[in-house]
Amino acid sequence: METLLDATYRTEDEKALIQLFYLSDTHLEDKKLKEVRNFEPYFYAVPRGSAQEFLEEIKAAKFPQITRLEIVKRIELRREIEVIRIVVKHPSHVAEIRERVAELKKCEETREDDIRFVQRYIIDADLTPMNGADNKKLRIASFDIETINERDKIIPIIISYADNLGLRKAWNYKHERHDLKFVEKCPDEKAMINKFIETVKNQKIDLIVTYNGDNYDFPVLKDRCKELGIDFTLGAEGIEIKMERRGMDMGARVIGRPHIDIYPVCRRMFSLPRYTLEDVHLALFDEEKLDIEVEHMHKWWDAGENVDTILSYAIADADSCLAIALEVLPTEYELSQLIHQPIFEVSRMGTGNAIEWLLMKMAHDKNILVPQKPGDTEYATRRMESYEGAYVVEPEKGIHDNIFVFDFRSLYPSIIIAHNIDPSTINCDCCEKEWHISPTGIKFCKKKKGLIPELLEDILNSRVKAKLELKKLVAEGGDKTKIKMLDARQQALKILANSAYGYMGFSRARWYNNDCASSVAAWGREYIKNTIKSAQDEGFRVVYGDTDSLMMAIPEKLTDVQINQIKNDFLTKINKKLPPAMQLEFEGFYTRGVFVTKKRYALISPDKKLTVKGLEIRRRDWAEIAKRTQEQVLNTILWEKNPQKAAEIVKEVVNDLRAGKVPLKDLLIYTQITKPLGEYENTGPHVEAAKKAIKRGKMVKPGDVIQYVITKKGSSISDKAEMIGFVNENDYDAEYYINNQVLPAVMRILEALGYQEEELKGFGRQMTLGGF
DNA sequence: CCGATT
DNA sequence: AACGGCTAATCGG
Repeated sequence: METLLDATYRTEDEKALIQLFYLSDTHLEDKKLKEVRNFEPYFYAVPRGSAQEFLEEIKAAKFPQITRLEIVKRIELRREIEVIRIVVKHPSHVAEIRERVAELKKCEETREDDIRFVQRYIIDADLTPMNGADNKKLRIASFDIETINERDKIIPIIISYADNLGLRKAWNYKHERHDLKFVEKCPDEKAMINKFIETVKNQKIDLIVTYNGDNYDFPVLKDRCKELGIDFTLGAEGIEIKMERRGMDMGARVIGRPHIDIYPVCRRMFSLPRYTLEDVHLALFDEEKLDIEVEHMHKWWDAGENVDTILSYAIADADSCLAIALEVLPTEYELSQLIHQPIFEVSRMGTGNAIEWLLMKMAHDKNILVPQKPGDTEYATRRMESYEGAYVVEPEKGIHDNIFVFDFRSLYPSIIIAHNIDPSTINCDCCEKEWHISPTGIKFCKKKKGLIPELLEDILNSRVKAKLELKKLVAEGGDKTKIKMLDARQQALKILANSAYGYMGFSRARWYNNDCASSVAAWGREYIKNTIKSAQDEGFRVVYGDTDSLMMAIPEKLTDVQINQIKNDFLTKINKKLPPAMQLEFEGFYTRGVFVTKKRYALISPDKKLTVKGLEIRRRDWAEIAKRTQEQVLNTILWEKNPQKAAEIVKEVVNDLRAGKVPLKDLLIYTQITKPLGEYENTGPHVEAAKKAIKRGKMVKPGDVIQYVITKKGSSISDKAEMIGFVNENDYDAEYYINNQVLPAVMRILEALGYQEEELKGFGRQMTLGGF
């Protein structure tokens, strides 16, 4: 099995030469290179009227870039039509002449003219990148740089490196450390960077991984290489690292030896309040990673203080990055195979794009014409079209015991399959009066499957298969790498299945269709409402429900046998009324739960696990001190049913805050800057904090997450907000943190338990238990 | 105090 | 550069 790592093309004799980089299984050679010369760039043009006449018109225009014209049959909204396939000499010619062709009289529109050449080739040649890839076969190296600022320049002082062959290095050019084996002192910065480049090549690395290398490590190194006269070639010989624009961001492309930045991968794969390397490491391995105050690095490094700590921190970054990569990469290998695109692109792709590539591949295989991406006007129109979304039940506020949670497995994907929801199946003429009619009145064909339902069926079937294999392999105690790959596959398939609905409602989607998206949501509301109704008709008390789930509480004490009985009876009753593609499942049984508002609740399971949704604990725009206190109160209430003790906890926190004992890191609030600062009509604390920081020389741009503290000086809250780095310990406004952070978070829980606001106010001011 | 903004 | 629903804090008239 050959594993395609990367693909690119270069121009030779004015023609494209495609270069495919394959893994060398034995690693006797670095990579196997295959070259393809005979793939020609092309696009389509749809005739207005006769195809033959249109062909003549194009011919007559005598575009020098065109080498061949042919009339071919393609499918458009289930109908076969004749279109012109326009073959050009060089990939750049597509963009050059598509508009000129579109301007011709007999041209309706051009199609598939915005698909990049190499990606087009991979689809047409039916290649499967990363086929058979796993962590064992691939050589994976991570690196990270530590830097200091010197006269407006960012200078790397350490490059740390770790690979899955066991090599670990921290190169620098200042300090020798014979007792730290991984440390190596180079003569100067140039030698250090060269050492790194050499090592990657000598180790015959297949994948380079970084944490935010796209936006930091690579740009910095590239700059330094330019200044120091170093040939920054890490991959294929003679090809320098390219910074590719990807929307707003950059991607650092190492041709032939793909660079995967795992920061965007982690952002997509995990739901965390923050995504620093330390946060992700903690979330994944439940272990703290060595961290230091980067601000002191320069001083320490120059003075020769804490050098061991700095070097250990540097290597810990590389180690951690590699460890995280080994966890997340398998899903990327699988996604790369599933959507038939190189891992470089896939790892930086949103789910909407991933689904789109999959659809494009399927469309090509079925001779279906790919819809165009919307232009600016079309996009603006789509943005205006809105539709009603999911149904959320107002919860029965307060504490409930014995909670049964049910949910629909893949609700939206199964609705799409069950009702054949696809842009091409709307208002078909083959199903007169026999359509699937959505609650919003849209008619979908019952006879011929649409592309998206078919894709989803494939995805769900593959997932069932992967999960079965996985179960079998785990039971047999099979190979760990294989188990990981199967798990990664089912994970990747789940991601894809769940994004199809959002994709149809995504304004930039090729297969966008508002009627489809709104019908899916409408059917979703109908199914969950009907299920809730059935539960109530059975005499159950539905305490909450959201989109695809419902929770019912049974106050009486229940044995395990009874729990099982209730669950099975209910599932059987509901499921026999549902279409075959749809199924209600038992998500779990919970001992107790507290419900605050829609989307905000906490549950404890019989095995003592706490599940919290929507409450402050889960949000980064609340200070750690408020979140931690809320969690402690929740635990005390749910497990011990002891509000007195909860009050004691709060009292202690308030005292600590007033005594100035709480460290700044527990008081930080994180809020993202979403647009240029001048565009804010309403300048919240984060905006004001950012503005002040800019005046003192800090850089802030849209997308940055501002970390700020509310200090003592100033009148409004915004006045008092300062970015971390401009605040001293102890300089915080204790009353703000008490009244605007800790107490609201805690009171939300207590109020839900029925304590009146008046009682709580007294509780807030005096911190006594009088009210209870 | 309340709607708008985030 | 997936969707909409929803809560809550803060600003600012």
